[in-house]
Order: sequence, then structure tokens, then C-alpha cells
Amino acid sequence: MKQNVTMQDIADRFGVSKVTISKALNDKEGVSNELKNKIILGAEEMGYRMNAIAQSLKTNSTFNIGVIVPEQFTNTGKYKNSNENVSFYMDLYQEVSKALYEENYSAILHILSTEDEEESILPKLYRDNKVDGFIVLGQVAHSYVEKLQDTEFPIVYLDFYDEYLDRDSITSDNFAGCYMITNYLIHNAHRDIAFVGNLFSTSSIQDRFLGYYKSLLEHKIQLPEDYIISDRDEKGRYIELVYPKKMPTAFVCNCDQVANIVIRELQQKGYCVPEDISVVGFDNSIYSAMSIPTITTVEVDMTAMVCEVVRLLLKKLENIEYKSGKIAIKGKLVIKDSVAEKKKS
Amino acid sequence: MKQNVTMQDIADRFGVSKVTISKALNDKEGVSNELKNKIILGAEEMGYRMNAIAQSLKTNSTFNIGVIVPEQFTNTGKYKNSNENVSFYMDLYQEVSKALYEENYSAILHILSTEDEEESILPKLYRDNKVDGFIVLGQVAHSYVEKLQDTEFPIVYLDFYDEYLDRDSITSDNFAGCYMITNYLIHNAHRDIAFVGNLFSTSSIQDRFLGYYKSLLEHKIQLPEDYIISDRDEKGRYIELVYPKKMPTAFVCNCDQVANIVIRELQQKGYCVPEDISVVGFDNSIYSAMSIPTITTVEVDMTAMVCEVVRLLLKKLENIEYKSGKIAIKGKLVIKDSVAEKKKS
DNA sequence: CTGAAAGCGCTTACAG
DNA sequence: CTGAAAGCGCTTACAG
Repeated sequence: MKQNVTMQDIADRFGVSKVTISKALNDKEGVSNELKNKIILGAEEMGYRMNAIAQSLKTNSTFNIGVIVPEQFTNTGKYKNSNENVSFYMDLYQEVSKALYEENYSAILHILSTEDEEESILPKLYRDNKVDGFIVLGQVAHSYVEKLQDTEFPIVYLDFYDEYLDRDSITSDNFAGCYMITNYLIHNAHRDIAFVGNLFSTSSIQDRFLGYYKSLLEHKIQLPEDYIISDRDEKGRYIELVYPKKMPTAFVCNCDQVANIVIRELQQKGYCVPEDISVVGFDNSIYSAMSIPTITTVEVDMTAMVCEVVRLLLKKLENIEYKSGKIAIKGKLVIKDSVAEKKKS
Repeated sequence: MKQNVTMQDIADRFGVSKVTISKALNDKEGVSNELKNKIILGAEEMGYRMNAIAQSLKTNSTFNIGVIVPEQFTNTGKYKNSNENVSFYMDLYQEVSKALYEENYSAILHILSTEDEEESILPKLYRDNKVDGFIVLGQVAHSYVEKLQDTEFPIVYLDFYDEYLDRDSITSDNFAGCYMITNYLIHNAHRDIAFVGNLFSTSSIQDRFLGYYKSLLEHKIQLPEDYIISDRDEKGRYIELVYPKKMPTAFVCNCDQVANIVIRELQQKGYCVPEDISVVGFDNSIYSAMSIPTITTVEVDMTAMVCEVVRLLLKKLENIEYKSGKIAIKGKLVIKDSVAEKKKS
């Protein structure tokens, strides 16, 4: 590798001290504008690149943020091709990476292995002091969260919260979203509406269920026991769906992927969607677009979420005491073709 | 943030010098085993975390690798929801991140904006000396590659090569893959086989086409001009497909996503797939799984590619002169439901 | 407006 | 086997 140009080299060329170079290049006070400009130009010409490492050592900040994603939300290792809706988390990561970049931070992905999660082993990024803070993407074990909090690092949780710890989190408003889409079904004359999702799997699913349930309650609609249909086991693996004895006229699914499965299975049973039975999803993911019919769904406002998470983290980076609490970002209803629009009778 | 424990603190506690601590913790020679173990335990107990930054400053290596992905292969900014097959690149990135982690490196994603690519603006990661080398994921502009090479950084290209520069690259063997799958069609009695893809868009598509063409040549099959069907413009945006006057009995599509589109359009025209017309894809992506019928395709050996790319980069990190040239990793045929299996007549 | 000195937390080469 | 000294490339606080 060719020898790097340092501030001292520039200083020598201009016959000044490296202190002056540092001030000029960092746009600090104490250098005449004329000299400053000469130095900036000269540095460019000499191919000077700031040594961020040396800067980090002095300022005790790396300008790196660790983004922790549990392995099960990735498409690697034993979860390879397990067909989870991985793209949501990777889209979030991409947006986070971009947003941090705008603020001169870099995002380092840390895929949290199931083993490390179970044994509460903190990321090497932490142990090596390679980052200034963390963003946690998706749900992680409670014990792991506690361990993370013990580090007293600035941490913001994205798309996950749990009630036991007083933490800062950004989630999409699952409750409001599912409430909204269930209302939409009811406004289209549906009364027999089932929910598909394991209520004990993630807090997201639970909240979506509660939004759905609130809508039912408000409209004084009964919820038969077998109208809650589990879709996955505790590990997040999809299981066979058990349909109710009396078929509902609509299914509220906790995500588009499951909605897609439901639609296929209904079609196999000889039902037409949406003519006989309506189905709605959540996420506005590729499954919504690819399904035939396309799936009416709720789209998460990813940009707003990421914008908020970065804003929050920066504040905590400045002042570790800063607390925001739980922030829920509202999504929007995206009407496609999987709901029969009827007037109420 | 709580005050960090330094080597000096540990040294004070044991009444030795920090040099000894450094040696013990880095498993270097010159410390008795007994003392070494005591120090390791003590460090743990005191919650010592190595300051990777200080280490970097001395050793002049950051143990960070920049992973450059052109914006158009991401799901961000103006490419948001443009439905590119983004997941392939993000899967690669995840695998790269994991593999580098095993080697104690971190992967920092750099999304290369179209503007920076056009104006050959190098990543801030480079300008700030935050990484030791780069992995470039997917095709980037020739001028940008030249600019990157000028840095004399260790760089490996993944899933992209171009002939003009003598560079180290790992690609999937597009040529062999498409040759294989076209052979498969021919063995199933197809003679009228069209290719779908813009030959001038990426080298991957071009190579896939050539594999297809080699198979035709070997079997002495003519290639009518209108059997090459462009699927996208130069920016990678999908365009309307123009079908040949005389319908072929099979389509070789350059990727599963396009194969999925072709299947849908054929079905709309009243053809049955695979009974009337067979269609094959490439990538074994979600489009292959979700299509009805599922799409016979070629699966890239991502693990082998990533393993190779990391191995190569590490070698170049050790010795910048190390050259591997272009390495192509073979994929495998994945037979699904979109090809009618017939015996040759 | 400019710079000498100290220091961030390590590692390396050398002396004992 | 152990450690004093120098130094990596910056920034900060202070003196002029």
C-alpha cells in the first residue's frame, strides 16, 4: 500500500504546524480563510485522506453503529431459504445504512447467531470497541436485551419492543394498522372475520391481533375461539393451518406471506378470492404483489421509521441520558384485489 | 459512558507493565503461562474490552471491509420497490458479513449512489481510511472500477467482471449454468428455444446468453433473430416483451423474475405452461418458488462464492500483489414444474 | 491567527 | 521472562 499522506506532510509543505492543518481541514476557528483554502486545496492535491482511526482514538468515537439482526431474520446459516420474510429487515438495514451515512456514520451489520442470543454473548463489535452504539432490528430474547442494556451503550430498538424494560424503540403501529384494515373489512359488510397468526410468537403479531380485536369489539362482533388460527411455532416455522368449522367470510392475516398461503389454500378448497372469501395481509411485501389476486394490505412507513431511529440514536450519542420511550409509526392501507368491496346490507 | 478499562489499569492491578498485558492478551511470546492466565482472567473480571481503534492506529489496519453495492441493486431511494431482484445481493452481503466475521473482520455496507458512480466519487469509507479493502457486489460502471483500482486497495469483485481490467473476481458460472439448462430443454425434445434478456445490459446476462447459444450450436439449432427478446433497458428497467412471430416451444429467461413474467403473459395469451410452452429461469429465487407452475432454474452456489471471495481478499490483505484472476463458481440445475419432460422424438 | 506540548490506548523493537 | 521508550496520526487546551 502506498505511504499515506499525513497532516504533518501537508504542514511541511506549507511551512506551518499540523495543528493549523487540523483546524483548517476540520473547519475550526483559528486559521485565516486564505490559509484555510490553500490548505484544503493542497490536501486534495496531495491526495490526503483523513485518518479516521487516529481521530477516533482522540475523540473516543468510531462513527460506526452496529446493527444487530437475529439470524432467524436473515437468509443465512440454518435459516437459509427458510422463506421467512427476510427482505423487510434487509430493506430496513439498507435504509438505516443510508440514513447513517448521511450523518457520517457507518452501519456495521452484526448477525446475531441463535447460540450467542441464547448464551447472551455480546457482539464482538462491542467487545472490540468498534462501534459507538447499536440499533437492534427485530425481536431478540429478553435476556439478551437486558445484557445489551447493561453495556450502557446508546441503543435503539427497531420494529421490536417489550414491556419489561424501559427502552427506546421505534415500531410500526401494528395495532393501528390491523385495526384500520379490519375496519375496512367490516365496512365492506364482513362480520365473520378470522385472524391468522400465532399470538405468542412476537409482539408485532400480538399487537396486530389486538388491533383486529378492537375493531371487532367496537362493532360488537363475536370472536369464536376457532377464528384465531396459529400460523407458526415458537421458532417461527410455519405450521399447517387449521381452518374453522364454519368458514368466515374474511381472513385477517398477520403478514402478506401467510395471506398468500391462505389464498392458495382457499383456492385449492374451491373458494374464490375475493368473491367467496376476502383475505388481507400486512407489510405490502412482495407476497402481496405476486399473489393472484394481489393482496390488500398495510404498508409500513419504513422511511419514517428509519428517519426516527437515526434521529433518536444521534441524540443518545450526544447525551446518553436522552430517552424517547416507545414510538409507533403509523402505516397506510393499500387497497388491492383480495377484498370484495360490497355495501353493507 | 462509563470509563473504559485500559491495559494500564490491568497492569497497575497486577503490578506489571502494560507491555506484559498486551503480550498476554494477544497471546504473544514473552509472558509466563501462569502470569498470562492470571492476566486474561483479571481482564475479564475487570470488564476489559480491547480498544480496537488504538490497535488499528498502531497496526494500520481497521479490520473493516467495505462492501460496495450499487444503489440499483438495493431497495432504497429511487429504486425503492422497483422490484429488482434485490434479495440476491442482500443474501450475498449477509453471507459475506458472516464469513468476514469468522475472520474477525467487519463488513460495512456502502450503497453506491448512481450520482457517485457516474462522477467516480469514491466511498467515504475510503476517504476516511475506515476500511482495509473492498468487495464490490454486482456490476458497476467501468470508469468507477478504474477509479477504485487506482486506490491500490485490495479489492475483489463479486458477481461481476469486465474484460478490460485485470482484476480479481468471483462470479457464478453463468455460461455453464445457462448451457446446462438449455441442454436440459433440448434433451426434453425442444428445438425452438428463445432467449429472454437484454444482451447489452450486464455481463451476467451476456454470459448466460452465450451458454444458451453454445448449447444451440452444439445441437445445430438455428437461432432466429426474433428469438432474442430484450427484457430491460440500459438502466435495468423492465420493458414490454416482444414475442416472436412464430412462438417457440421453450423460453430460456435470464432470471426467475423475468421467467415469472413470461409465464404470466403466456398464460394470459391462453398457453399452458409447461404443457404448451416450457419456461426456465435462473437464480432459484423467490420468483421461482412463487410462480405457478414453479420455475425450473439454476441455483448459484452462493456459499462457495462467498467463501472464495473472503479467502481471496484475505490473501490480498496479506500481500497486495496476490492475484487470482477471474474465478467462476458452478451452479446446479434445479428441476421444478415449468418444463414438460418429454422424450426426444 | 498560529503552534508547542500532551495525550488518546495500544504495539513494536530493543535492552536487560 | 519483563519493561522503558518511542510512535501510530490525530485533537485539545493553552500560551503567545
